[in-house]
This record gives sequence, C-alpha cells and structure tokens, in this order.
Amino acid sequence: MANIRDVAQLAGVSLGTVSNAINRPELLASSTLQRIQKVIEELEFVPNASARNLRSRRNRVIGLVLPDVSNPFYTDLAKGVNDAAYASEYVVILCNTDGSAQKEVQYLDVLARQNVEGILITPVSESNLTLANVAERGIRLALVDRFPLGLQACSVAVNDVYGGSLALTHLHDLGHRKILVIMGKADFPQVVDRITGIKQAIESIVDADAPEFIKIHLDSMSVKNAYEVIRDMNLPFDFTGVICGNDLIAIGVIRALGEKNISIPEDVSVIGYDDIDFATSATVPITSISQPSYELGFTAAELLISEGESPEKHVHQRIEFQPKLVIRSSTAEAKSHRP
Amino acid sequence: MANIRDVAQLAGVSLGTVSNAINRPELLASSTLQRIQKVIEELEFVPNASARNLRSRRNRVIGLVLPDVSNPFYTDLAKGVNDAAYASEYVVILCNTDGSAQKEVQYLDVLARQNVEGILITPVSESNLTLANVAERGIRLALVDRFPLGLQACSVAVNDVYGGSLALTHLHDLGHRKILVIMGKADFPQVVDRITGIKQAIESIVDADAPEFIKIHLDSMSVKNAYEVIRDMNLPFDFTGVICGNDLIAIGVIRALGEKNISIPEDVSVIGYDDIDFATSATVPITSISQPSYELGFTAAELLISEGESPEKHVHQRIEFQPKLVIRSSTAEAKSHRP
DNA sequence: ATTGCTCCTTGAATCGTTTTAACGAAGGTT
DNA sequence: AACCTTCGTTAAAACGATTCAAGGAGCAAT
Repeated sequence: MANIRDVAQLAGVSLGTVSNAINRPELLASSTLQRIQKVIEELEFVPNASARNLRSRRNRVIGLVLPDVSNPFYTDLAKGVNDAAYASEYVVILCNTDGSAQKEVQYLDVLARQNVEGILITPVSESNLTLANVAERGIRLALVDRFPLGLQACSVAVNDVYGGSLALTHLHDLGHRKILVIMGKADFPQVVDRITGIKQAIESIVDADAPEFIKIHLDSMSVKNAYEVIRDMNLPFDFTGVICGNDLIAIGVIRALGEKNISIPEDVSVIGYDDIDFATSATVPITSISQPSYELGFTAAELLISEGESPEKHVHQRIEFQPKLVIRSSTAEAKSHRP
Repeated sequence: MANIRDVAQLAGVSLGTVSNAINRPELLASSTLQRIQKVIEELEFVPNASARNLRSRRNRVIGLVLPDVSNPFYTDLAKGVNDAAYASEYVVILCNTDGSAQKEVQYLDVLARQNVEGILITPVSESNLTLANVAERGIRLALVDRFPLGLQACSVAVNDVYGGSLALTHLHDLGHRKILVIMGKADFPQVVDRITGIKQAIESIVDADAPEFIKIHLDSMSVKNAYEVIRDMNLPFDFTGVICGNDLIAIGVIRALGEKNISIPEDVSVIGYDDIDFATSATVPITSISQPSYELGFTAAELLISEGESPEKHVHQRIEFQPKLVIRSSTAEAKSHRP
C-alpha cells in the first residue's frame, strides 16, 4: 500500500504539499495539484484513516444506538440516518440494544472506545447517567425520538403525548368506552408519554362519557410477545377497543384475538402506532398513529453532523414532529353505537 | 482526556508498561498491574482508538454492505452479523446500497478509506471487479447470501437453485400449470439462481405435465413496486400460480390481485421467498421459502472475524444452508385439479 | 536597489499508541 | 565467584497522516 510519502516522492514535492492537495487543494498551484493527483491515481493511494484521525481528531464516524432494528420503524429511521451521514461522507456504526439498559451501556462504551465523533441514540430509559458520562468524554450526542431531560444535546422527536391522545380520541369518537392499552416497558420514555396523552384525552372528556381503560406492559414490543400474552390471558374485561404501543403489538394482538374468534373491527377495534409499511398489508389493515421515521433519523443525523462541522456557532436544537392518525380497517364504530 | 502517558506518570512506570497492562497483562508483576489498573480507573482513561489502530493495523471494525435494509430478511441478517461482531468486540458499519451497483462501489470505497478490517457483502451483481479491487487493498472479504466466483473469500449462502425448484415443485404438486414468475433485477445473483432452479424443476417433470411460465423482472424488490406493476398490467395470460422473488413482492402482488377481485388462494396461488416474520401476519398468510437469515449473517461474521484473528491458519470456507418450504394460506390446489 | 506583498511550498513537530530489542535485578547452577 | 536464566520493565522507534510557522520566488511599488 502506498502512503503519502511515496506520493510526495514520486510527484517531487514535500509530504505536506500532498496533504494540502488532498485537504485544501485551493492552496496549491494548479500545475502542482494536477501532478499530485495524477500520482495519487497512479499509485491508488488511499489516505490512512487512523493516521488522519489521530492527528486531526476527527473520524467521520457516528454511532447509532437503537432499541430494536427488527422494528421497521427503527429501520426506516436508521435509513434516514445513513442517508444523511452518507451525504456528508460520514459512516454509521449501528448498535442494537434489544431494549436492554445494560446492552445500551456496553455499546456506549464500545462507541467511546472507537472514538466516534457523535452518537445518535434512542435511550431505553429516562435515566441518563451514562449519557452524561459520554458527553463528558467529549462525544457529541443527539437524541432521536426522545427529548433530553437536563442534558445538553440536540433532539428530534415526535409529540408522543399528542399521539396518545390522538389514539384515544379516535376510539372515543367511535363510541368505545372500555379500552385495553397494551404497551412496552413502563419506563420506556415513549410509553410514558403515550399513556400521559391517553390520560389527558380522557380528562378532557365530560365525565359521564369518559372511557375507562386497563394497562398492560409487555417486556418487549414484538409481535410474538404481544401474541403470546393476549393468547394466554383471561381477557380482563369487556373492552371494545385496544390501543397498542406499536404496530408490531397490534399485529400480535389481532392474531391472538382472531384465534379467540373475536373479529376485528366488528367486535373489537385495534389501533397501532408508528404506521409501518406492513400496517397496510396486515391481516386486517391497521389503523395507526403515523410518525415520520425517516425524517426523524435524517434530521437528527444532520444536526449532529453540523454540530461537528462548526461547534463554535452551534446551538442545540429541539425539533418536534407531530404524529398523524391514519385510519384503516382495524377500527370501526363500537357495537353499542351502531343503529 | 487522559492519555497513556498520564497514566504512566501517575503510576510511576514507563508508558510501555501501561500498554502491556492493557494488552498483555500476563507479562506484568501483579502488583504493578493492580497499581496501573487503579490509575486507569481513576483517570477514566480510554485508549485512543486511532493511535492504536495506526500502530497495530487493527481496528475491530467491519463493514456490512446490503442491498435493502428495509427488507426484514436483511435486517435479521444484519442482526446476526451484529451479534457475532459484538461477541468478539467488533463493531459494524452498515451500508445500504438500495440495490444500486454504483452506490455499492462508493460504499466499498468509503469502507476502504475507513480502513475496516473486513467487509461482509451481498453484492448486487455478478461482476466482482470492485470486490477484487478491495481484496487487493488487503481488506478481507466474506460473501453473504452469495457464493464467490473466482474470488478468494469465505462465503455463506443458501442454495437458491434448490429454493427455486422447491417453489415450482410445490405449485406443480398443487396442479398449477401456468405460472407467473416475478423477480428483481435480472442480474441479481439470487434471481439468476432461483430462476435456474425453477427451470431445472420444470425439466425434471415429464413433458406432458410440465408447467409453462412467464417472467417479470422488477427494478426493486419492494411491496410498492410489485403492487404498482401488477396493478397497471394487463395480466399476461391465465396463470394460476405466482412465484415471487421475495415476500415483499408477494405482499404487493396479493394486494394488487385483491383489487382486481382475484382471490388468493382460490383463484391464484402465490408463493413468496425468505419467510420473513410478516409473512405469517399478512392479509393472506404467505406460503414461502424459508432461509436462515440470522444464522447466515452470524456465521459469515464469525468466519470473517476468525480469519482476522489468525490469518495464517485460515482457510476459506464455503458454507451452504438449505432453504425450506413453509406452507401457509396463500397457496392451494389449482381449480382444474379440484373435484 | 530595496522593501513589501502575495502566493506556494517546505520542514519539523505532533497526535497517542504498540512493539521490540535491550537492560537490570534476582535467583539458581556450576 | 563467575555465569546463565528468568522475569519485569524501559527507552526509543515506528505507524502515517495533519498542521503551522517559516522560507523562497516572483512581482509591484517606492
């Protein structure tokens, strides 16, 4: 492998000049520049990233820490991150925590050891001790799908409180008064917010008419987990509507209810969250709360990268997207409401 | 940030000793080792990866280049890669080529510039000029879901020829004699193999009974693309069975046919490929050819990493998995065959 | 002829590790 | 007492780039 010294020698210039040819070509006389470029091509010279990073303290690597890459919502988000990174010639290290706080800590450490310039993360819990730690090490942070609490960092998220209320209001409008809420872990930030939204929406409804609800918290927000829990459960009460933490849960719930001969949406309405692509193609096309997953990732990555390009004039931003209700076939008017 | 020199000074040893404490602790007197470890902890010292990589020429980073991370098949595969990497304290840079050869070349270049130790790739086409190029630069390669042609590299793949014949045989057994085959780009290696399998299966059937088929090649193997193409098409002939390049295509096809009031599987049988999780939960649960996606990724990553750990005694391997037919509701006996 | 500018180019220092030959001390052998 | 070994440690040389102060050439102005 050729190094910068070989190039310099063959082009008859000093090694500093070659470096300039690569990084600040505008400094060079155009004849010199051309000569050097020719040699670079000829030798198939590729600058050694480690050496460059060592000296310049820049990496062009960012980390992306997500709870579940099997969930298309996060995959789309990751795609957004990748595209934004690619546009700025950055590269992304993907870490999948499976929703485990422990794995999250470990991955943060791995990323720190790798010297990444910044980390994009959807943290699994509210506690951000480790995040503060990472920030102290001089690694930039940006939160995705989550707002920071007492942390200096950019953030891009969706208003989950509003999303929760959107779901409840939809079911209420359809006449549902007894609702099952089936979410992920209780300390998962998104879960907290969505439940808050549900409660707020209920409170804003005049008493006589207000729906009641029961909560279930799953360990993992997956199809399998949701399916098994509902399948094995004595259904808690005569609910007619189900609000799910995400579309995967909705798919699991619909399958389990189907096996119990409960039909969707005739007997029970089910509403998902995220509006993943498969929501349209599911056994029953799923009514869902839509989030701009790709944009979420793209915007967050752009923010993080721009912070690196000019740290001095960067001010942390907090960008909020609004979720939208997308109505499909899994929700319908409650029986009691029908003629 | 503390560096190794600070640690050495505070521990009262030379800097080489600290390096040994980190990398070959067995060389040190245990008292010295303990003292150094204490200082490391105290200073929260994290070795600088760039410096380490520069000198040791190893960076514990591998690249993963995939055609489509929106496809759960590849997501599962990526998960396998990540888990294997994590176990060996490697880290994975994920690159999504969107099935474009041009993006593939660019990403390979980016990875080479990043000095990754190795690259796992599912190449988009048969031509491996760029791959040979990468190998020449001293970057190890392993092929995933694809066997190498004249390339020194490990590979882990699924027998796609057999997979194709499995699909055809299933439809033939059900009495289907006119079949639509709807695949991705014609030079996509997996597509080539699966079609070969289909042809071979047809040839092995006695003439009178042999099915005929028509091929369609899509630009992208996505739900949307498949849906639109079938929706806008004058259906070519009176086929009763459809073999799809993957489950996403199957989902799109089923939706489009549904809109044309063709019911699955009563009028037409549809068979997918990959057996992604959603195949079970689709509008019509999809009969599919199952591939061990996670294992594919995991095994390939292990191979690549083990090559790095001991290059001298490594011999390139070629591991082949066998696909399996998973029967669900999207295929049934052809009308002509029913009583 | 001197000075001052501008424009390119250079040389040397530097980034923070790993690596390796060499060294001293301690202990064992003859 | 002289000589080996073994064990633990050290000093210095890489690794391959970037960065920056300083140098030189050419030209215009004085």
